Parts: sequence; C-alpha cells; structure tokens
Amino acid sequence: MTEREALPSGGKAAYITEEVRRRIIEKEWRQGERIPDEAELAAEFGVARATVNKALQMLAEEGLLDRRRRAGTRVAVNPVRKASFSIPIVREQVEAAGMSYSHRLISQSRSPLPERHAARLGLPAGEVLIHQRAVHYGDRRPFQLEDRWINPRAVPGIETVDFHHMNANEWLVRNAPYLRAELNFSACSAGVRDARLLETKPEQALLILNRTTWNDSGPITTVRLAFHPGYVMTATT
Amino acid sequence: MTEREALPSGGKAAYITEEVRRRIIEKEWRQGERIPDEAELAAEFGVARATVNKALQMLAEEGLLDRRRRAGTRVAVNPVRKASFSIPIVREQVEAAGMSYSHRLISQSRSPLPERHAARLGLPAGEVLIHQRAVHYGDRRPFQLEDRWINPRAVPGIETVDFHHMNANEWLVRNAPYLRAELNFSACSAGVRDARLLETKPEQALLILNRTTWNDSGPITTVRLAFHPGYVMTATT
DNA sequence: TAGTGGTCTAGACCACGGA
DNA sequence: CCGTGGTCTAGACCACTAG
Repeated sequence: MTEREALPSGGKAAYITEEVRRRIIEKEWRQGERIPDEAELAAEFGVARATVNKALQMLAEEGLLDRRRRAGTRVAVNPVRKASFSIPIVREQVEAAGMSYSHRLISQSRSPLPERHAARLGLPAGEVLIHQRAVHYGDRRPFQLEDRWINPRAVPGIETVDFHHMNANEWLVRNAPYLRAELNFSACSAGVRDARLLETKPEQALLILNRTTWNDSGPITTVRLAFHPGYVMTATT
Repeated sequence: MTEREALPSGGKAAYITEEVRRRIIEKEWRQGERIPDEAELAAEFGVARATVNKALQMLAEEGLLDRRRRAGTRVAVNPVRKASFSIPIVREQVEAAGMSYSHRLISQSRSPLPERHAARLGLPAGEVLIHQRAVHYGDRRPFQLEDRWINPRAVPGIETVDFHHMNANEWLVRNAPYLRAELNFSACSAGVRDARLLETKPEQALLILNRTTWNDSGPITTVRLAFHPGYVMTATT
C-alpha cells in the first residue's frame, strides 16, 4: 500500500477491513477466489499479522470471507449475510417512540404446561409453571399483547414479585440473565380474545414473536408477543 | 485463579468469556457493578491483558457488559441482547428442508418507481427500475412470493440476465454484494392476487419480510417477500 | 491529569487439514 | 507433511473521560 487514501475513521484493522470489503465489492477479488494470505497482506499494508487477522476475522463473521487453515482465505461464493436486531425492553421501545408507557396484567396463575409449549421448553407437559397474560400500552393504546410462561425453578424469587407494577419482561431481563435464546417470527390472524385486548378487529393479521430463553439450569421463560397491527420490526446489516 | 476447572473447550479467551458470563449469571457480579479492570483479571487468570481484552469485548458486543475508558467495565443494567439470523438463498432454504426447489417468474418489466418505495430506496419516484414478481416453490407448492424492484444503475449487466432460469435472489447475491441492508418484518392479510399465487385463501395472515440493500453507488434492490402461511422464521442468541 | 480501555507490534507456538 | 489461520504474549503507545 502506498498511502492511506481515505480518512482512516478507525484504526488500522478497520482500514484494512474497509479496503478488503471494497476489493470484494468492486470485484477486484472475485467470488471463490483465494486472496493473499495474512503474511502477505501484513506486508502490503505495513502492519503486524495480528492486525490483518483481526480485520479478516471480522469479514469472515460478516459472511464475506471463508477462511480455513491451510486452504487459505477465499471470497465467499454465496455470502450468507447475518442480520441482527436488538431485543429491547417493551417500556423502552414504547418510550423511544415518544409515547407514554403503561401496562396491565390480565391474568396470572400457576398452571400445568400445555403440550404445545412442552417440547419447545424441554419440560414435561403438565409441569406447573407461572402463566401470565398482559397488555403493554403506548399512550393508552394497545401496543403489544404478551402471553408468557415462566419456569419458577429457573428463577428463584419470582414468587414474591408483584407484576401489577413491574412488568415481567423488565424484571426477568434484570434478574434472570439467559445463556441462550430462540426467537421465532410468524404471522397469524387475531382471535377474538387477541382482537379485544389489542382493540382491533378479529381476523386482523398480527406479527407474532415467540421468544424462549434458557440458562444452565433449564428453560427460563417462553413468551408469545402479538404486536399491534401495522407494527414493523426492523433489523440491519 | 487456582486452576481451570472445566474443560477449556476453546482457548483462554473463550474460557475467560465463559467464566465472566457465569459470574454475571450467578450474580457474583451484580447489575451495574464495576468488575475488576483488565490488568487485574489478567493477573487473576494468568494471561496477557490482550487476552482479557478480547474476552471482555466479546461480552460487551453481546450486551452483557458496558465498557468505557477510564470508567472501567460494568455489568450491563438492562442487557440489550442482540439476536441474529442468516439470510439464506431461497433455493438453499427450500432444499435444506428436503424439498425440491423451483421458481416461476410471473412478470418482469421496466416501470416507474412508485411513491411508496421511493423514500425507502432514496431514489426519486418515477425513476425507471426493473420490476419483477416471482413465486418460489418447494415440492411444487408455493413457498414464497417475491415482489422485487432492482436498480439497474447499481447492477451493471443485469439487463442481459434471463431470470426465467436463474432467480434474482441468487444472481444478485453472487453479483451485487451490498454494503448495507435493512430488513423489516411485518404481517398483512393476503390480497386476492397474493392468495392466488400462494394458493391460499384471501385474508390469510402472511409473514412479510421487506429487504432493501445498498452499496456505495446507491440502492441495489428492494424486495417484499410474502411467506406461505405457517412459515416461521427463526433467529438465535 | 491519571486511570482505564483500545489498539498495535513482533514474535512465538499450536491446530487443522489440504496436498 | 507443512502452509495456513488461530491464538497467545509482553510490551508499548494512544484516546478518552471521570474525578
């Protein structure tokens, strides 16, 4: 490299990342083609190999490169790019939209786990969990409908929480960090009860997000979130 | 640290990541609390500071830690976790499910860009783009309905492609790497035409994914994907 | 201004797996 | 086997910002 053309805008690794990405996008390095190895790039850019390694690992995680020992680094043939989105606390989500947040606990009980949730959670059907239904509001209009099952054995202390004032989402985020989570997006037509709670009409199409979390002592909670019609969830990259 | 208890299962950085995560989850280090600085942890674990740095940066990206110069590293108060999912090529997605893939190009034309897409793309309404509608099938049953606008100025060479044999998704992935993408999930009721093409009934709730991609010469493509009823999109962590 | 994380380096050794 | 990426180290300097 003769000289850094653009403003670095970051460190050397960031510069190398951008430059390599540019070469891929501009087709200087073509799909499936092997690119110079770390030592060569280190020499070209005048940096240590560790710096090149960091840059290339970022691009590999991003899906633009395939790296294998001995085989070298190649431009990915079918770049399987990853998108990510953050999972915000409902209250913050509502307040970020400039609305005032409130929520209402519709029901809470200890109930045997229905079959349809048992497999997902990895618990036997019939095991007694805490079952909650709640609605989250923005400016008094329904924003999200929540149907949640909580495994009390994974969350000691939950029995004593009053969820009329603290919503379960927030309490769990702060008190039950998870190791693994799974999210499922789907769509379904609002049932009669869903429609009433969301103050919309039955058969309305709803975006559904199912989220289940685990830690090393087993499943923590599974929740079905039904969003108000028109809600759009955004992810980037 | 006296000794590594568990099987390392990775390098030292991976071990430190797991151990710190464990201390957070087990509440040895509480929310908002400051944890020892990198030098101290390096001494505790008997590793170089760079190794601790790498481990803590992973946890910070994951959202479990807040790190600031001079202020040190703290356990995040509201862990905003990120979930990610990969954006597969439709054909691979279908074949991964054990079905045989086929697709059908419904229409292709050069059309002025409607107002509703103009803002999203950052192009003036009325600019002439390529407009395509296609259906992707798994075992001859409709899997996904695609409504796509392509900016030919961002993708030289696209005019000569015959999309009856190559689907646009695949061609673009291989020939038009993007710098930035935006994804929007929503739900809507199937219109008459959607229902016919997806071989389902009108008013059926559909999961909709809008994806728009850009590179440094502007927007590349925006596409609305309507999935067959019952389809579930999964993301993890 | 001093303490903390951010980054880089030159070198080393190791693990994987293609040739 | 042996070239490649994966990881670690000891040290250095820098950038930010809290006190």
